[in-house]
Formats: sequence, structure tokens, C-alpha cells
Amino acid sequence: MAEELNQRGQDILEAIVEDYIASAEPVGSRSITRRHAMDLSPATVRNVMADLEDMGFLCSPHTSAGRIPTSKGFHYYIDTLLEVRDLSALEKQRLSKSYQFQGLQMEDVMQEVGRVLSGISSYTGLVMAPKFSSTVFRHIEFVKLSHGRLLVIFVSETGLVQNKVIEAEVDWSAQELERMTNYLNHTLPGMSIQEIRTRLADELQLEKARFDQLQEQAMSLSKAALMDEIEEKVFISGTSRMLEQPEFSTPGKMKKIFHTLESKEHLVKLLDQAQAADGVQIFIGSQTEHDAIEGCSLISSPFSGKKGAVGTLGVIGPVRMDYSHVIPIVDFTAQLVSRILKREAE
Amino acid sequence: MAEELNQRGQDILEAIVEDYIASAEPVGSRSITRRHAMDLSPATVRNVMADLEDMGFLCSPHTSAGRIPTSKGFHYYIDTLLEVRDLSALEKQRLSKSYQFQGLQMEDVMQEVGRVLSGISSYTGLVMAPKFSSTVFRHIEFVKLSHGRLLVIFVSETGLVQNKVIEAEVDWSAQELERMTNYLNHTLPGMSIQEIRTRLADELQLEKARFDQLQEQAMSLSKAALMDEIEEKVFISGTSRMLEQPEFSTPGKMKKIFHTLESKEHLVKLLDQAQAADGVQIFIGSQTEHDAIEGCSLISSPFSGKKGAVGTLGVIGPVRMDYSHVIPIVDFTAQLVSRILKREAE
DNA sequence: TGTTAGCACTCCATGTCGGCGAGTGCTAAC
DNA sequence: GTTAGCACTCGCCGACATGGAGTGCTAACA
Repeated sequence: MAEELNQRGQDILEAIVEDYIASAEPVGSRSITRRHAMDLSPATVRNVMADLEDMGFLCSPHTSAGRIPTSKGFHYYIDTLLEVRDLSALEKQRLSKSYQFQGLQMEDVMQEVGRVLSGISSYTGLVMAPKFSSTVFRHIEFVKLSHGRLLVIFVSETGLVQNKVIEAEVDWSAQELERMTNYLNHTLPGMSIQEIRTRLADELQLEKARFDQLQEQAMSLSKAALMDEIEEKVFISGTSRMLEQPEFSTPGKMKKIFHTLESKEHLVKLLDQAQAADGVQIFIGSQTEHDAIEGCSLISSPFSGKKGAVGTLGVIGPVRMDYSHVIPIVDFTAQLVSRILKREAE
Repeated sequence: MAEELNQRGQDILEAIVEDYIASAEPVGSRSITRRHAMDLSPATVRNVMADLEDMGFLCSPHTSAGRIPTSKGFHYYIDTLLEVRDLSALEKQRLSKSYQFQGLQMEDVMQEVGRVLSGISSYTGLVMAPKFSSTVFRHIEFVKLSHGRLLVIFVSETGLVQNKVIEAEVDWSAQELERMTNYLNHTLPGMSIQEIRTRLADELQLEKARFDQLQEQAMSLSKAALMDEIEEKVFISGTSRMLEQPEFSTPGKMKKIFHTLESKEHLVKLLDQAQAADGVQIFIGSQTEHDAIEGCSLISSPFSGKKGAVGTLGVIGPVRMDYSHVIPIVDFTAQLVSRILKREAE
């Protein structure tokens, strides 16, 4: 995999990738010598290109069109050739300003991040909200709906509100509910859902006799409220940006991509993967096992609140994406969001 | 507008509309006589078609293609010719079963309705959740975030949860907050937000001296929490269905439609209009002043909870939509959702 | 030995042309 | 009032030529 490539080969591969990113069209030997001031003749470039093709960095769609980079080519470009410059202070400031966060609640923040991300990058923005199990408990509330049905409202340290309806076995009175609510709101704050779950599981193992009635009731209630995993929330913005990419202009490809973006489950898997590592991650087209987003690349970065990694944001676009532009944006945005989440939790 | 059309004219217009709905292609005189067993010759049909074109029901895209219905033609078809059959008991049952509502909270219900609506109709589903101002108060809760910032959680009679962050002028203590919360939760349930607002406005007119401190504090807090209009929530499902329509297969038209669907504000306006009337409403293409959804039709119906009209659901698709199929579905779904909302509120 | 110029070749994209099919409008006959 | 017939109009499609861009190969050059 770690193929050696001499300086000239690198230069030419870089030129091809950049031209292809700019034009979305196969790149010929001639146009390279013209556009990039190389003191080489087209013929020489052709030789090098033939070598690059043999090595798997390039391929030609037809005998006599130019060449386009393969995913391996893109990989090499990103890993070795691309130098990501940091954003200037001015750019950072401008980017920070595009976000209008004040007064928004968590969900709106996620939405807003996606919106801005898509707006500046000109691609489609993705944000996966903090995982439920990794959020830190701040407040819980029970509201009685019809007989036996309870609405549970859960607020995390970062202000994320989750709610669900549970069917309680017992028809609690308002007083009982209030006492349990108070109990839980005094006991649980500061713990993550994951911690609460393990503690709950532990305590349920002990003999019930050891608990007083209140504790027991509260535990059974919070078990119903917090044990189930809640579906991840993914916010997608600027899907129509996908339509602007020439490589997806045929109806067939569009349909495929839109189905993928709509179903969300593929995205969750992918973003989950990205969450594991830290810093900016790049998934290129076919590399992702799901060929559902064949032809797409994802640039993503996890962001974090107070306790460990909690969410992922990123930009999805064609493989032929402007990496040098988007990578620093994603990177900085993740930092920004992390800072905000930590501030919220003060 | 109320042009007279003899029986034959009606028959032929109906045939053309139906063929066009089925094929998305201009309809010729010949194919009509073939497909619909009319004992008329193509020539006769041609004469009638020429008349219909003069009257504005039809138009021909080219000198010598078939004819396609104008929006006026569609209108006439829907108003006069189309007979909407009710769903059979079996179909109703089947439709009811596709909805899996149990245990879902309000927001999920809206989402689910859109999903199913889009699934059965094969077009794009739209649901506008109950307007905030028309919902009936059930419960309110304040959670302190960082200094001075309060998360307000509001639960409606139907289990809809809304939340927002407010900046309180005073840094209330936990006790004060609890007292106010209790006060509000005892005073307000059963009133609609609209009613609460007017009452609030009225009482603020009176001299402040008449209220005790608790009341005054609670009023100022609930003013901050409930006075602002909250953005309407629109749930869109199955946007990719739009891509399947041949009339939107060109990239340009796709982009236009997707922008419209993404921005939501146009949709809110449109759905708002639909909410005013009761029963199924149909908006055809250019009739909607926003030509942003030119080439689209909307079939919608309001649904209601306990107090008056509260939301709208519908299906959006090409003008050439299968009205006879979709109208009863939208109609019945609206009834179904209304029933469920009323049941929730028992 | 590496680089370059030249040349024949391959393909795609574009434009033109003619035929075919579907449809129309008109007229004359029934 | 209805129908058959006919000339006419277009759009669609396949065939064909053309030009341009690119390639691979070979031979000459430094």
C-alpha cells in the first residue's frame, strides 16, 4: 500500500486530482502542462500518467478520454499531498459569527450547525446529536397523559430534551409521581445515562427488602424511562446541494443518494464509525462498506461535551470534493461546538 | 368560469386527464378512441379536442403532439368529473394498521403519519403539527441551565412537547421556580395558549398592586415562556418520491422543487391556507401564488384535536397526480389522526 | 537514459440529414 | 352531426461525417 512515488509522480498526481476536483472531467496530459506551469512536455506527462494508472492511482473511463483519480488516488492525495492550512483568525471569526446560537435549545443548535456547515461548504451537512446513553443527567419529569400512560421528559446537562411515552404498570397518583420525581432529581444529576443504567442493574440484583418503597418505585419508573436505547438523531441540511454536483445529475444516481440520505440508518452507522476516532476523519466512496453512498465522501469530526465523545458532525459530498476547503471548516466547527456544549454545561 | 360542457366534451376531457395521469405524455385523439371504448372516430374526437383547447381546458405542447390538460382542465376534472369513492372497510382497516402509534409521542406520530402517507400514496407526505397557539395547556416545567438561562418545557393536552430557552431577567432560586411551576400547573391547564395569552395581556393591564408576589412572578415568567410564536413544525417524508416523477427528471426542475421542500416556509403558508377550510382541499400548480412549486399539486386536509382545527396533513406531487386514489387516503388519515388526538387527550 | 516531437489511432461529442410515426386541421362525402 | 381521407407538421431516432482531445508508440535528441 505504501507505494513509493517520486517527486514528479506526486506533482502530476496532485495536479490531476486538483484539476479533476475543479472540473469534474477527465484530465488530459496536455491540459496539465498548460494549467500548472510544468516544464515538461505532454508526452512525458503521458508516460508518468501511464505509470500512475498501472499503480492504480488513476483510471481512464475510455480509451481516449483523460484520466480520473481512483479512490486510491484520492487517498494518496489526502494522506500525502494535501496540506491542510489552518483557518486564519479572520476566517475563524467569520465562521463563528455565522452561527447564531443564543437562545436556541440543543436541537436547534444541531440543526443550525448542519445548516451553516452546508452553507459554507456548499455540500450537504450532517450532524449526529449526542448519543442518549452518553449524555449526562440533569433533570427528569413525568407528566400523566391518559390512564396509565406517562410522558417522560428528560433533560441532559447540555440542554438536550428527550421525551417518550411509557405505559406504567401502576397508575401513580400525582403525589407519588411528584415524590419520585424529586427523589430522582436529587439523586441522579451528574451521572451519565450509561452510569445510571449500570447502577440500576446492580441495585436490582440486591434483595428488594433493602430499599424503602419510594426508592423501589422510583427505580422501577426510571428503569422504564431510561433503559431503552433511543434512536439516534441525525440532522441533515442542504440535501439539494447534492443535486448541484454534475456527477449526480442523472435521475438514477440522484434517487440512490436521496434514498440513502432519507433512511438515516446508513448514516448513523457511518457517523458512529467516525465518532470512535478523534479529529477529522475522511471516508472515501467505496471504502465505506455501504456502497449506498458510492461516489460520495464524508468528512467528519466528533465533538464532545463534558464527558467523552458525544456527537459527530460532518459534510458529505461527491468524492471529488474540495478537501482543502472543507477539512478545516469541519475541524474548526467541531471545536466550536465542543466549546459551546461545555459552556452550556457550566 | 362555470363553462358549460356537453356530455361528450366531459367524457373526452375525462379520458384525456386519466390517460395523462397514467402516462405523463401528451394524449392523441387516436389513443383515446382505442383505450376508452368510445364509438366515435378519432376525427370527431379531434374536433371536440380543438373545442376544449379553445375553452382553455387543454393545450398542446407542440403543433403536432397530443394534448395535455391545463390546470383549468385539471380543476374541472376534479370539481365535476371525478367521483371520489370512499375507502372500503377493508382498506380503512388496512390503512389503520399501517400506522403504528402505540408508545410514540406526538412528534413521532406526526413523523409516522407523513411516512405512511408517503408510502401508500407514492408521493411526498407533509404534516404540519398543531399550531402552538392553538394547543391546550397541560403542563409546564422550568429547568435551570447556566446562570439566568432557563429551559422551558411545555406539554400540550395532546402530548406535544415544545421547549425553548429563555433568558430570565431575575436569577430565580430553585424554590421560587418550584412555587411558580406549581402555581402555573394548577391555574392554566385546560386553556389554550391563545386564551392564556389574552388573559395575560388583560391582567397586565390592571394595576400590579392587585396581585401577590407569586402571581406577579409567575406571570412574568409565563409571559417570557409563552408569548413568542414558535416556528411551525413541518414534517416531510418521502421527498425522494418526487424524483420518480418523469416531469421532474431534469436537474433544473429537481433543484427548484427540492429547494422549496427544504425551505419549509412556503409550505407553511400553503398548509396554513388549507387549514382554514375543512375537509380535503386541493391546490393545483400555478393556482398557488407561489410558483415555487409550479407543476405540483397539494392534496391536504386539516385534522383536529379537542379544541378546533389544529394541524394539516397532506400529500404533494405532480399536478398529474392520481387524485382518485390519494384523496380518500388523505381524507381518512385526517379523520384517523383526529380520533387519535382526541383519544390521547381523554 | 531520460526527454521530446511526431504520427497514427481511438473515441466522444456534435451536427446534419432523412425516414418514420403520431398527431393535427381541413375538406368533402355520408 | 359524423366520418373518411389527405396533406402537413413536428419530434424522435439512427446513420453518417467531422472535429477535437487524448493516447500509445517510435524515433530522434541531449
